[in-house]
Amino acid sequence: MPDPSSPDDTIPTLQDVARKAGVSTATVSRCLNAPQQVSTATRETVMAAVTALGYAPNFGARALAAKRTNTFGAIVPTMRNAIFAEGLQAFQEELGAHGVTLLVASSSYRPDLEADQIRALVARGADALLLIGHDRDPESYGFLERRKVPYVVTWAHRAGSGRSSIGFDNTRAMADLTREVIGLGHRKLALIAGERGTNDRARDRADGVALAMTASGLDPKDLVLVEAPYGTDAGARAFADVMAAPRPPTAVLCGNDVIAAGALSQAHTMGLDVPGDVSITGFDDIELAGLLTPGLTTVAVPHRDMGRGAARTLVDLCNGQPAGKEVELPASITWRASLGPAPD
Amino acid sequence: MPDPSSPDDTIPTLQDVARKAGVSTATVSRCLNAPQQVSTATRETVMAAVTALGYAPNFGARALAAKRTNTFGAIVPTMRNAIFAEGLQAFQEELGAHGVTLLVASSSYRPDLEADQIRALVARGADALLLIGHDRDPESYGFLERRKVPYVVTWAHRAGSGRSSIGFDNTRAMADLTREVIGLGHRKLALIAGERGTNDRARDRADGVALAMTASGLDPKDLVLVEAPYGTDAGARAFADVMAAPRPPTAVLCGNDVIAAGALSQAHTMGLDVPGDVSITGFDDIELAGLLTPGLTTVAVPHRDMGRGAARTLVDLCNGQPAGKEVELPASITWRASLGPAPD
DNA sequence: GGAATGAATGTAAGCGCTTACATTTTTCCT
DNA sequence: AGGAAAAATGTAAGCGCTTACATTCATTCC
Repeated sequence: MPDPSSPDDTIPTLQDVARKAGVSTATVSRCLNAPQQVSTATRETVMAAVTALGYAPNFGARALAAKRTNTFGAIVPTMRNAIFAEGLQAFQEELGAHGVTLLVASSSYRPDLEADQIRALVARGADALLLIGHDRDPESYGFLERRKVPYVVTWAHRAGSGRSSIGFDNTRAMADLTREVIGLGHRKLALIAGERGTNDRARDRADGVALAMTASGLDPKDLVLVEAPYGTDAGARAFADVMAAPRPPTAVLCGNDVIAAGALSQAHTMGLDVPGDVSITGFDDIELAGLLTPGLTTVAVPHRDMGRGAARTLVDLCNGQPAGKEVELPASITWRASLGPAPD
Repeated sequence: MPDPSSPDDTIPTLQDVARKAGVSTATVSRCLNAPQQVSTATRETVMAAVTALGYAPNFGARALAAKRTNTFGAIVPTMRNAIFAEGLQAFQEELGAHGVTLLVASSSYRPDLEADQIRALVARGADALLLIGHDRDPESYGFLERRKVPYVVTWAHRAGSGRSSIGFDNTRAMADLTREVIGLGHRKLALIAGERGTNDRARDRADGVALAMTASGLDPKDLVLVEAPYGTDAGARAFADVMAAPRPPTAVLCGNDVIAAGALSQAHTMGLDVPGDVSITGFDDIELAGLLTPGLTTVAVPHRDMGRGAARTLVDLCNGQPAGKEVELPASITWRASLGPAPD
């Protein structure tokens, strides 16, 4: 008597289903991919066989034969904090509505790793890719062009890049914020920037600060600029450094909210009142920004719109629309308590 | 004159590399997968051809032929906050050390979606799976057994489950914390639990509170228990509800740090002093807990140890080790300022 | 009633790769 | 130098699926 608990020890294939339903593999395949081409009667027989056998198509084989996977990939610099979480979520939701699955990889802000991930995702059959920022080895772009894999660059806007992109103007957003800071009487500013060498957003944001200073008659040379990896610890350390100066700044702008959270925490540790003694601002407006005390004044970026727009762009590109459309979305300032007037 | 900018319009295959290098496809394949089997000279020729052509292996074809992908999958309830981020990071790092790639999917805390994701990841060729918690449709377990896909259950320990697992005792951890709370004189407790219906961790933690109350001579019936989805908004709302009672609790235990962050934020809004008027505790000890004001007293769970251990377990399982090993890791309490003595 | 039409199904050729097995080349003894 | 063992390489059979094309069968129309 056979063991009833293991109905059939092997993984069922299309072949098995076809045999069981008494049809050809082609018919089974059609039942699964283009049901309207199959008569109702056969379809029912086949589907019955499918469920009876617990059949699930082999993705690799399908991809190999069909040359598409209905899978898009996204490569984000980090998944350790929420910076990209909201945008990704929206991206995924929109993709889901189009029957597309999302694969996510993270590059840890390392260009070399990102290049690997691009290849890995493409090798895995990603039909299209979401990328963060414009900065990357031309070879990576070349690779994607050669393989004709559509991609969209997000989180940044660079007019005339020639690449499909959807993002906001990091420079302008940071300049806007800086203008407000200066408008509150701050003259001695510091910026804890992200690592500009490999990160165009960090670079753009730093440029924004300089731009606004110049526009307001301040000398950008007077900006105290330090770089820190995007992390609270690094943010805290950088803040401590900046404030250790003989004549410390009255406002510390941070390259993102995570750095700002670290800075704020360090301010508490140092017994500094924010914004009484020093103002702190962030960038990104992630949920964290509103949970801190005081709440972080920060740049609200269009997370969800970027995610959703990127998804639509990619779907369009896969349907043969020409690449190169550059969408610029607005960013705004979210006012909370961490930014106040400069102390006298 | 041919266009030099598009060297060859098609995607190079193993075949192409073999032709260019003047060897057989088998040799190329070996160069890529078992270099030590190939003589140095040929290897160099082949690798040169690989780079010259910009060859990248087709993952689907490889999976199809080799019947394994060196890819593991993880399905987490959410990626919107950092609850699982730290553990996943450690998981990924350890996998990387073993040459395994990680694919992540999120189920949004929905059992039906999780079941889909399990099938999707397996169809995509995941060699093994990391799962969070024990609760899920037996059919999902059946599916994995049938396909012989190794998996490990994490974030929870259930003795005698018969499944490979690595986690901590949610009940005991929450009981430990509750005991401390009671020890500080709190008699009127509230718990904002996660949704217990589909979440064994939430259920276990709630049990832990009841257990500790009984052990301390309190009647668990007196516990004010509300459920909330894991989110700050929901946490804030639940906290407001709980505190609206005629005789509000002096300590509000939260099912996780995110709920607690919402509760704390709501306390600020309501002008309540924490812990002067009411104590608040969290669970998970994510980075956020230390950034809030006051810092959150919470249960520190072994994020990284679980992630790393899960990776090792899975690698072992893939190498034929028998399943069923249950590892229990300790959790501890991280003391910060949000928990204080009960007000008189 | 029979030809023309169209719907439903089947046949079979790959998709790009791995690997068991066969063959050739090199190495190292005696 | 001769030959056995070891190392390097080649041959070719699939892996599970899709799809162009061929075939069969039921309609429809004159």
